[in-house]
Amino acid sequence: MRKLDESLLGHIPPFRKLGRPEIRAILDLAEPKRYAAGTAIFEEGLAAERFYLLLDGHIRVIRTTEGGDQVIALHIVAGQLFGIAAAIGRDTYPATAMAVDDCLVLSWPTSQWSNFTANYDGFATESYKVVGERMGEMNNRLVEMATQQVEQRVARAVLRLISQSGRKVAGGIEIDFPITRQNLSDMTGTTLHTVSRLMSGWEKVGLVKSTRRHIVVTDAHRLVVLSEKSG
DNA sequence: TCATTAAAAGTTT
DNA sequence: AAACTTTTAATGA
Repeated sequence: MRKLDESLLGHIPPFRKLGRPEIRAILDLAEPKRYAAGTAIFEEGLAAERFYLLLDGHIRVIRTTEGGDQVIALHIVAGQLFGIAAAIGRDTYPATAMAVDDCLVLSWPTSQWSNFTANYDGFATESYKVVGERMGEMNNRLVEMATQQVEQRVARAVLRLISQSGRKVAGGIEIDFPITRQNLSDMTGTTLHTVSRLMSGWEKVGLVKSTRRHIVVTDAHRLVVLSEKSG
């Protein structure tokens, strides 16, 4: 197996404070793996045997409700830890992680978690910060669901996506992974039809430009204004 | 306002 | 060709 390069981890927050030899040790314990688009990395309820770091690609975290509906909880972008059940004191995964596009992932046995947090400076604080941010984000989502109207919710979801994984292109900012109307409706608790109609409407007035599984925000400012207006 | 149902057309594999 | 994605319209809560 090709050796992993230390520069892969050096700039990623939980490892930023570590020296070369420490990163080398961590990499030697890691198992690198590729996942094709649409593949599950782990599933909700399964024993949390490993924790993961996304090196390349995009991951969708999906929670299944009692009714059997799948709700997209959040997206993970390159450089983020995920599947860190151990960090919140669980021994099973609280959600399913799916590869949105082709992904490159490192993983470690959960048994290493205590080793990492105890021996590597900054790993624990950075990881808990990430967990805190995620929980805050999910909580915001819940509040939005209860208080905002559909158009505002969808607008915010799109804005969140471009801020997390937007890429500047001629004429706007595009979401740099495949996203469908259905996905957006799963994120916002509405239907694909409503999302489709909203997007058509926004496209007509020049806020966005979208083709199949692809969205470009052409006027982020006006979309922000739209997302903040209250009914 | 928004969901549901249905039907049609476009895209990908 | 089959499977998937998007659009549009009609109807009702």
